[in-house]
Amino acid sequence: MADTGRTRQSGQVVEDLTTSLAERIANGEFPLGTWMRQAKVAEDYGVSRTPASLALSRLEAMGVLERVPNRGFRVRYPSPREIMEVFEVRAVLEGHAAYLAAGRITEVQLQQLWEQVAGFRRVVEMIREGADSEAVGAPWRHSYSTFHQTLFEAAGNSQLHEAAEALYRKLPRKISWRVLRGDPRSLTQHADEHEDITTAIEMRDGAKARQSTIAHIEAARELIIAHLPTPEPGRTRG
Amino acid sequence: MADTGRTRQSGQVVEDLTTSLAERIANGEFPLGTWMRQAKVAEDYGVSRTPASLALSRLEAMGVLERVPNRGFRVRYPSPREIMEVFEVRAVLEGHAAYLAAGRITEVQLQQLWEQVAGFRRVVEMIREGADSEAVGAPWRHSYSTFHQTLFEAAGNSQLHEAAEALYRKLPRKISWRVLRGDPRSLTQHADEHEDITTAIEMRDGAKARQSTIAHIEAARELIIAHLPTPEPGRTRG
DNA sequence: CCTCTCTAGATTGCATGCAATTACATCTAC
DNA sequence: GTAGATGTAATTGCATGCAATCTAGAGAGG
Repeated sequence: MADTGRTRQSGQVVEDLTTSLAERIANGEFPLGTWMRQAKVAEDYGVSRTPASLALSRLEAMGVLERVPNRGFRVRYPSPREIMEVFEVRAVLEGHAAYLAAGRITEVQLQQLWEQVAGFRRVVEMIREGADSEAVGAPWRHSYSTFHQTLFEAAGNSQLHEAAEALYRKLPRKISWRVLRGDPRSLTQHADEHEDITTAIEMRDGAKARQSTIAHIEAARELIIAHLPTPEPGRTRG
Repeated sequence: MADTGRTRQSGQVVEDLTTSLAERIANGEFPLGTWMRQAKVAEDYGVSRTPASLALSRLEAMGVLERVPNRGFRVRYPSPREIMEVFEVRAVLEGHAAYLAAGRITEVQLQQLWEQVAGFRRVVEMIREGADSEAVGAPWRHSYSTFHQTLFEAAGNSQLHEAAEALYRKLPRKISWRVLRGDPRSLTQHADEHEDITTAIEMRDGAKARQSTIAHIEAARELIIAHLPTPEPGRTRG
């Protein structure tokens, strides 16, 4: 069972399934190419196959899964080309978000950004001190998503946020961490870049904020591209 | 029946339903706020309620419909705020597409853009000559979507294209035409702006192409905002 | 005349059943 | 031993049934 625990309200099953599955896939619980069987999902969550099928279909519409007719859904295997494209669009969107944020951010939100920068620093320190990279993955991802969440809130354009979220969903988040965790130098650079962005926003320098964000995402893209795992065609059963 | 006519392949019903409904909604066939009943959709397409429900759920995931628990789906009523935000993100995305296109476009694609510019001119001419605005709405929308389709193809980033498409779906296309059709001056300006963009791309001037595109979309946004219809709360039955 | 309560009808949301399709293993022919 | 045909198990995709839920309207009470 992967239930959330709280009593489920009527008419919310599909919503819960979709959210939960999206989260689990993003966290890398299901390897790329894994077949998501209706019956398995239904059993896992204690529901029938109808809502399971609905949730899987929604995840396909969201770009998380791919559908093979009469064979079902599996976790999408983004091609190197697709990954590059996603990063390029992310750079444009987040760059604009940083630009907007520089002109609108509140003191509270700015402080929130600084806290996450500090969070990145702590993770870097822990890695340098030999902490288990798997254990600090969660706090790293937490700082990462909080930073971006705050950035987009400060930008004040929810459509911009949604467009970026749709892109995030196309790449499992764990990919980034798998690449970064073994490379303290890149980790430090990553933290530095977040500080650059935050500083530019604090200075209310929109152009610089945009430029720093684009540079940050392009650096991340290069790192990922260089460390792409070799694709392995997913098995059909299982 | 709103079937496409060709024999339906097995395992394609939901796909067809989703595409067809998205198209019909985008074309304004269902007024904003209209309730999309499962039974009605199922009957219209000669299928059971299961695939109808699936298609509606997918359309919600795509941002076309909104869901009210235990009451169903209805065509989303974008708020003025949301419309403004969509246009702002469109400006960023399409601006970047124009920038990329300037560096990569082929001769054939460039010619395609010019053809659509000519198409806009023809529509403007027909309106000036007193043509029925409803009748030339279709060719106008055709030129519009072909122009953008070609622009994004030339940009060569399918993620960029998908992100923009997702935004288009959030606003019924007929809205734009309803605003423009009664205003020959704006129509002419619209055509001029498309020509500016195409010229910049032809000159391989990426910065200018981006700037022209952003100016174009911002002009469209201002026009739409100024002509927003007064929202009328959708009825619950019907 | 207004407000609250109750009821009937409509609609969704989920469970289940079954035919169509597919993958995989086995068997046969050469 | 290999290529092709055949059978079986697994899986999807759609149809249908039914309980839970919601709306609208009638009727009672103030």
